[in-house]
Amino acid sequence: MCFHTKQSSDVKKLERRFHARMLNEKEYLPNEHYNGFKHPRTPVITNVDESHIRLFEWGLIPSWSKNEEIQKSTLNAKIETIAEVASFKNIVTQRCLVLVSGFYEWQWLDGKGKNKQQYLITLNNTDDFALGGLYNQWEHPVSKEVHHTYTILTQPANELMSTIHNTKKRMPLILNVDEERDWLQGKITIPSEVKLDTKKVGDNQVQMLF
DNA sequence: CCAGACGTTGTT
DNA sequence: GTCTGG
DNA sequence: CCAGACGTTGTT
DNA sequence: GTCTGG
Repeated sequence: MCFHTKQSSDVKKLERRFHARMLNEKEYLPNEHYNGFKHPRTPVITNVDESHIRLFEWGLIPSWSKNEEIQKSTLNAKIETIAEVASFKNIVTQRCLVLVSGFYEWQWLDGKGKNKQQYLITLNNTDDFALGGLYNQWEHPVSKEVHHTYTILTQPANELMSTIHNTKKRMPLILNVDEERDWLQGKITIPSEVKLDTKKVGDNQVQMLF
């Protein structure tokens, strides 16, 4: 799972890193810790326009939804089942990159999750990176307000992430720098295995080495 | 056949 | 809109 | 986590 | 006894 992310880079840094211009940049609110349950608008790049960074709302609302309620449970989508489940099956080609500088997981220190240790996961070779996502446009049936929303895909945790996210053993779809364009263009369905080498950066931060 | 779900795995 | 469980 | 189900066909 | 839905 992946319910908490970090994106603290400024507009210029993101634009340079992803070779794209940010739209509505005045609405961008960098945050050390985005809580998915608050449905923040965060930077994404969609497959229909790789040259722009857009601010989409975290928590995908399918086009047939009557209200926003489903958002609480569409922060993530299991990549193994997106082709079958109602909320995602019709939008599997609407791919996006969710631009983050890290994400948070909580390791259970006992059987019941009474005590938890927070970890910030980052990459060693780049400050900002992309998580694989799907996006959709939804119009509120009454107010006609349009929401652009996204979900972050998850996959089974690798060896490292299994030790951190030691309950559900899932982790987000982490894309290597080389895989970003291919992911958007649908040329890959599952990204390459994230390597297991790690580096500890303090007690509660881990870097994944590509 | 039709009403009701449709999603994920924490409330940090 | 489409699937599913009763 | 725990209460409650644990089965089938056709919609008559 | 074991699965599942809430």
